[in-house]
Amino acid sequence: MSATTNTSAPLEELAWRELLHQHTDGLPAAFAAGQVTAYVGFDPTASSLHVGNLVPIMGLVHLQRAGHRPMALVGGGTGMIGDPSGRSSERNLQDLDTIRANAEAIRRQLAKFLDFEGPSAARLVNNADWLCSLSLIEFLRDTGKHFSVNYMMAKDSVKSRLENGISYTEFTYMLLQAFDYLELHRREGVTLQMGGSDQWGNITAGLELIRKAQGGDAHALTFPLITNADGTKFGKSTGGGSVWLDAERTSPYQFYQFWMGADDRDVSRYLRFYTLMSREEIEALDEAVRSDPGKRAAQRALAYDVTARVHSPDAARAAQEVSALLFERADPAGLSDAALTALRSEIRFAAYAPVAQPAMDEVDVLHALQLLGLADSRGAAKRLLEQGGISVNGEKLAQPTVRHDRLLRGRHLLIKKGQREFGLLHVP
RNA sequence: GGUGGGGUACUCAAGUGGCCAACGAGAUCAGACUGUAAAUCUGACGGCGCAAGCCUUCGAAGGUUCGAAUCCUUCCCCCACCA
Repeated sequence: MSATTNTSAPLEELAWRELLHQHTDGLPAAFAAGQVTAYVGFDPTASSLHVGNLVPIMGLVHLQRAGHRPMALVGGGTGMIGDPSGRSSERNLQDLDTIRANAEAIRRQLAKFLDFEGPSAARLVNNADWLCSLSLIEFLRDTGKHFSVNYMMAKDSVKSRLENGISYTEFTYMLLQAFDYLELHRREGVTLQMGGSDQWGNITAGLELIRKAQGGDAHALTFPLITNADGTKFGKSTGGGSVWLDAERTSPYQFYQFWMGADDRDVSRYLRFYTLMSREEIEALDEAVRSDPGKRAAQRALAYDVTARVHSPDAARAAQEVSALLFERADPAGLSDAALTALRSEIRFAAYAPVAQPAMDEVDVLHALQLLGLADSRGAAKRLLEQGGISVNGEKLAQPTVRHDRLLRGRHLLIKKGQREFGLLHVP
């Protein structure tokens, strides 16, 4: 991750990666003129970022690699208001302690992507530092005065909500974001704000404020909205939940698997968006997808690269090994104790605790499926079994019990639900 | 505060006294086909149960009735318009 001195590079880099949605006209000149300090805001609505936040994060990374200064703003203050952009309904407000804790957790995650040393050292700021002490009168005089209601109503984020209603609080959100930009412009010399394409309206409100309040010149850049080829929303795991960057919420193995499952039609784009691989490397993988898609070379490279960056190279290698054990090994009977221990921390794991033992030397698999969280109820587990969706130790299961003599190493069962969900059961 | 419209399972959305665990669609899950892909086809999709069946659900609480998601009363919430 060495910083170069080519200050005009980021736009070209973002362009070939198809990460450029729109930007203000003067931006190329600003990059060419010298080091630019740019920021992206992150909402502390959860205690972890998720893969949907990766594009703006990578935007900061590319900027830094080109010798500019990245800054991440955690919305500890604005998070208490709620951004109406891209939402059809009013947000629920979260309490202060939660937001504070979330902001801190997000800070730690961002720290993994950016370099905090050197001439283009990254910085992290929290807008709670200036918004929470801002007085209403001061805000209305110095900021509100610069915006007409007409201007605000014309913004998409507001316009789309007029039908169903928008609170005064959320209506004001864009002014707070504009205020942030002005504040950072003054304090830190920030001249670029980046964000998702739905942020364009809020960002340009900031440009407006900087120009009117200060006569300053600043820029905007937005990233495209990431879509999946099949029309579903990017960033949902097969279970439907978000894919988080926090290892506690989404294990490195699950994270790795999320990328392994990328659609052929998406994987080339994702390599561009989410890895730092060179154009040549990526084009070679594109070719691999065309000539031998079954090998999944691009998915493997994508999964390893992103997992290594978000978690660690060690975690990525472990995920790789576990994936090989689970998906490429014909006979789980030969798994060593060490392999079983490795599996235990990567896939669903539960200790078998029978409610009503069917027989002394048998395991009630329906109950085990519930213990492992692979089925919500006994009825659901039964349906899975009836439909042939359950395998134990690599063999399709036909009856709801398994004899003890089939336990791996005398004490484990490797249970598979469907094509790719695994659980390890420990039988005491 | 007034008037009108609305709150049905994960989401959208039918249903206006029994045929309703509740049409349909999407999402989700599984099977076949495959490549841990896509598309397609098939099945499942409140809980318990081998089953018959039982239990819990239609904003909340009461009531009418042999019987309610459907009728009545009160309350809560959302939306629109008016004040």
